Amino acid sequence: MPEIANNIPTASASVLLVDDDVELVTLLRDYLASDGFNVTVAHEGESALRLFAAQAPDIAVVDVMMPGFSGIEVLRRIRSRGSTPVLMLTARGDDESRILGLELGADDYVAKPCTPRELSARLRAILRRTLVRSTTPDSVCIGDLALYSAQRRIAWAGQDVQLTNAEFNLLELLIQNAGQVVSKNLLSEQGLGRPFQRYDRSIDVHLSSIRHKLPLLPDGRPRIQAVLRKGYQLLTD
Amino acid sequence: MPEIANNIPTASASVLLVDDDVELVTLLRDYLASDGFNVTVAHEGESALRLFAAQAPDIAVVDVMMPGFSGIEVLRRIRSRGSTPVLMLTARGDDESRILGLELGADDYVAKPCTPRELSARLRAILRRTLVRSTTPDSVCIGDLALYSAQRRIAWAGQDVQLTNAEFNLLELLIQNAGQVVSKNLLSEQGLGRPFQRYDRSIDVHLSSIRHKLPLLPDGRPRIQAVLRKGYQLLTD
DNA sequence: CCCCGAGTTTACAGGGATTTACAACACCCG
DNA sequence: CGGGTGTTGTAAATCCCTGTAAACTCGGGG
Repeated sequence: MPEIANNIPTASASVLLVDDDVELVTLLRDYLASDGFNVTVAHEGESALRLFAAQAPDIAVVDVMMPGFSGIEVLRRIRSRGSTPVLMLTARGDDESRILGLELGADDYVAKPCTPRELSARLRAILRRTLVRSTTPDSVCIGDLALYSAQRRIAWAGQDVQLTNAEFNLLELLIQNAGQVVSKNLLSEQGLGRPFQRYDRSIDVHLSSIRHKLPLLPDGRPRIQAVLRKGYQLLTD
Repeated sequence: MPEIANNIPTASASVLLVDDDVELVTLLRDYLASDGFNVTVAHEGESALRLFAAQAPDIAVVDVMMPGFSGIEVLRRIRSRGSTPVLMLTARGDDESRILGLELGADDYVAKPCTPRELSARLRAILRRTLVRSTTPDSVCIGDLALYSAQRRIAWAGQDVQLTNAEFNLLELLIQNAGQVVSKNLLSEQGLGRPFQRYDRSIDVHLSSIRHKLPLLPDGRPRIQAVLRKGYQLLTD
């Protein structure tokens, strides 16, 4: 057994993955996701920058060669609005781009084709040195409801609410977005770890049980509300 | 080290260059020297480490393949005595060494043959970002749990916890990501040194033993929690 | 050659998670 | 209004993941 146990922090860091090769992206996304990363993908520069602005990922992975405006351009623009680390993907042997990228402030590059495993290792290497523990609060309170993520615990008026694993995941998401509608899609992906499919009723079933474990609102309605065709919402008082 | 600004050569940073290929070393040394680096060279591991100890360079460049003890070994020993950044030189396509090296904490990789210009650019890129790198702490504490990575030791309230090798690796990962979910994938790769496969139960078994070696949380739950389909999480109190 | 310890694999139990089924709704039309 | 269609609530059945003890494997001593 090799004792490879150097410190690798950051499970669940978010990654924005930009490449026009759909197949490759899918492969990488799946692997990174299974490795604990939170992955968003884009296939060209335009949407990449929009997603970047919207999601503020912890790190971006950008292909140098893309239709529309190039990876170098994406890099430049990301750089112009902050210090989010960027890893560039280059064609093997394309020394010019690599050097240019590095000089423009890319934090690393990986030659394609690369193994998902290598990409993951490098992302962690970069995050290890750049990520200053992002500000995840110890607790979030919504009225009398308190969420302690690091303890995997949720309490109502100081009393622990007894939740199963999936129930906790889902309620956590609702609390983190309290008052807003959370799509089934998101609930499924973040909470159950798989894409949502049309006839999948798991979420409804779980939310039904959670509903029974939370006290009703003053007006007698349950605290968790289905929003037809849109998702679910945690009501605040 | 002086200068922090982007793209500006780090004047007079010192580099230790280790490679058995005398010709290549000469070429690189001259180029790096003309680029403002202060270069020392060694042709095998033994003298490399001696020079490293004597000169405390700002950065080391080490060939993976060398007679005597290998570059990986040199990397390991440099790592064991501090956090000086290390850039590894590998044969093109030697993915295994690259990944192994990254996991052991190499800061970067360059495939041989490389242009002196590229090497120089990468050295500067590393130096630029390591200027602000936080040094790895001697110990990490999560409540009463203390991790001493360099000593391969974990203690609970001052008492050593008796752990086997694999158990230590896994618990170390959980502590370094305390409060976050760590995927089985990561645990397997970093902790056991092999990719995770679907029906592999080793991790579950190891974590089960660890669980029994740690005291319970105040609320009676075990400190290590499975998160369905995602991985495991060390709960904080 | 046997024993020992660590790691892995196997086996099985129990409890969640998911699926199924059906009733109750909401919404969209004419 | 009143089907028709699609969605949600929930109990019940089924499935599958994790916890854990125990068997197995493999190297190193003695």
